[in-house]
Amino acid sequence: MSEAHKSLNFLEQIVEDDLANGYTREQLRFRFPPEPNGYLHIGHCKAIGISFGLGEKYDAPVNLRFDDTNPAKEEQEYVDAIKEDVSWLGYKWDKVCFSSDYFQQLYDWAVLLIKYGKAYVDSQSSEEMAEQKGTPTQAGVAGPYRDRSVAENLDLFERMKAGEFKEGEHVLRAKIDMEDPNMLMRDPLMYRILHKEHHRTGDAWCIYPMYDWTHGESDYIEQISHSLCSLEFKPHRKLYDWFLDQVYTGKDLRTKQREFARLNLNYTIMSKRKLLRLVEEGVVTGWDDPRMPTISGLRRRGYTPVALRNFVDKVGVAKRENVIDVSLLEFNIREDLNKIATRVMGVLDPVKLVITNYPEGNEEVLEADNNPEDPSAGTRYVPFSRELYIEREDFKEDAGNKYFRLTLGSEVRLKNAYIIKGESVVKDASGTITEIHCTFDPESRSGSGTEASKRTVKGTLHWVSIQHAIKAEVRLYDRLFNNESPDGDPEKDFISFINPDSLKVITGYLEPFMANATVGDSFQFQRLGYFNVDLDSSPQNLVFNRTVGLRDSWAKQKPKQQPEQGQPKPQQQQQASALSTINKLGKKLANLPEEKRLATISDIEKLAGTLTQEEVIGFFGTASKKVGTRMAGIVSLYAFAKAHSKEISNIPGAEEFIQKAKEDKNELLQDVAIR
RNA sequence: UGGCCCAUGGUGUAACUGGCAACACGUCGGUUUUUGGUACCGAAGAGUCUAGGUUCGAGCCCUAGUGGGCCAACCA
Repeated sequence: MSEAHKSLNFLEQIVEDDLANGYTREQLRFRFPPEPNGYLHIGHCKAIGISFGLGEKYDAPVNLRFDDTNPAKEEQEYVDAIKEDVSWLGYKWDKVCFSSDYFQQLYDWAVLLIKYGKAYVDSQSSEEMAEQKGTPTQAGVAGPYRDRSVAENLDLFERMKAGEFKEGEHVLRAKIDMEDPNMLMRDPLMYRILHKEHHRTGDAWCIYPMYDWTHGESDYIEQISHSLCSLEFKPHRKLYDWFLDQVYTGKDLRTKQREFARLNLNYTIMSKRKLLRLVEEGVVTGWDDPRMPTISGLRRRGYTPVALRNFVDKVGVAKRENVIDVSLLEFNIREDLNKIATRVMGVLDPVKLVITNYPEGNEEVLEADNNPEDPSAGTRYVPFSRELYIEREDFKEDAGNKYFRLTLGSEVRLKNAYIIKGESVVKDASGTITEIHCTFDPESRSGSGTEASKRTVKGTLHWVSIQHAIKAEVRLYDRLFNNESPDGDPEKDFISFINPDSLKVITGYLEPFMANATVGDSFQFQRLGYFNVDLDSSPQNLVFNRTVGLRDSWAKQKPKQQPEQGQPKPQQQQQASALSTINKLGKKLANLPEEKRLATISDIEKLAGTLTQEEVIGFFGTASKKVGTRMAGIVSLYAFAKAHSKEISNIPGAEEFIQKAKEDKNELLQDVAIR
């Protein structure tokens, strides 16, 4: 027996194929090549997961390479942030590299290209060059400097490097083909003059290499076996290979670029430029604002590396455009936090609850599980007293029997404490409830082992003792954008889709245990969601972020109770089922083994009696290659005619449908058609 | 007047390389539960973009079409 085949994504498949065709394991090497011009986001998480994941899978080194060829945009701050993010995710790079470390080598190679007649100095304006470049549908033409002599090119390039010219005066271009259908091959720029300070090389250079010239050659220098990037670089591959041809010695590893689809998430944006705008315009507080899809934002929000890695893993790798539903991200963080987060009680929208038969001034300490998913997490103590806060939403004066919470006259359990019964309410002048009065069953204390403690009641509420509660600032986050695809509308600026309620700051009341919470700690506020301690928090002023709410099937149910119109759904379903069953059966008909096929045909015959004539006629348009469906159609047609005592000739199109089947090459189809 | 890439349930990825379309999220039921959480069980939902072709047999191979994406920065 062959063992179950573990399916590989197409990149793993490429690596496997290469391994089978002569690459050694030792040759495998990958790289993650961010430009240090912004913070990493969840999309980069996928790219990181792919390259570093391959590294882990094949035990191959992965370089973290900063693609820093544009001194105007790049900064050390970003380098530091990127390093922190990658290592926080739990990945270990082999070497930290910088493209700028290769400037000299790149320059030497460029000189070589000039000598070979493969590169030249152009001295036109960018507008002129763009003009000559043509358009995607129109070939370009040569510019006037294309055939400068090698000597002149060498001299000019040397002087460009020496700083003799102003920015924009000259550029170095590869000499390839101005008529290539791929625009990138129409004599792409290799160098431009930039009199700018570079974050690493300072003022050592005033000419800087362009991406295409830099990236592939950096891969080559580092001997990267597989240079993986996103789909928009597909057209660059031809140029990547061309440049590589010019410097490849034939003695070492030839690198290759392969492309995958980048990650998109709904209700957010992934463009660094636009994220920068959110930061600069103060829409958010910074790159690490917990509403940002950046890794640092997600971290601050309370996401864990495990959750992010699982997410990327579930998303998969392919070449088609995709939009991932945020619910998948949320699933992954809940899954992880459910296992590890300590459960605590906190009330975010308090209403006072007075237990009228609980002795005044009395208090006791109750034991509570830290995590029911993990017995080793232990227990802690929670103080209980006569006056508590409960969630305003957890009480209704009267409600239907689908409401499991506190009402007047009903019983609920206070988590880890007693069973109480709603007795009366106190309201202010406007009718708002200010106090709820209840009585408790003294025998019912959790874990006491009494009969009363084992009673089951419909609902359990979380609570906090007013006199012991500590206050905390709680930041409730919602999605940053109201629109599923904020940058998908060419007419509207993405900023206009900002959700005005993406942040709500409230005061919450927490059990005293929380006084010791330190920055970064994650908790589950029971029945509410997962919360972590924000960077802004201090022992004097605790600040929590809501990472994500708990799944809430009650919240989903509520809106349904209102409108409720009579829906003819069951009827529809029944109608559809005979036809859809036949369709389903028919689809595989031609591929089934003899015995099973005959049995299926007789099943179809039984079902077909209940079809309408319209449904039967619907089969006549079936595509000719769908033999199974055509067979099912023929069988249904005969069975239908028989059941309704109809002549085939009286059903429009039927004879032709049968005739075509009889003439078909497929014998199975002929068989069912001939009667 | 172009070139390249892509097309499988609502979403995303599979289908051991041509053999009865699977997994996850989501949705809807149910069981358990001192969290309306978790866990567990179950269901609905895809004729694999269209039309041809090759084949005993096509989601997979071929052709044409349709739809979507990318390509004209001295950005990466």
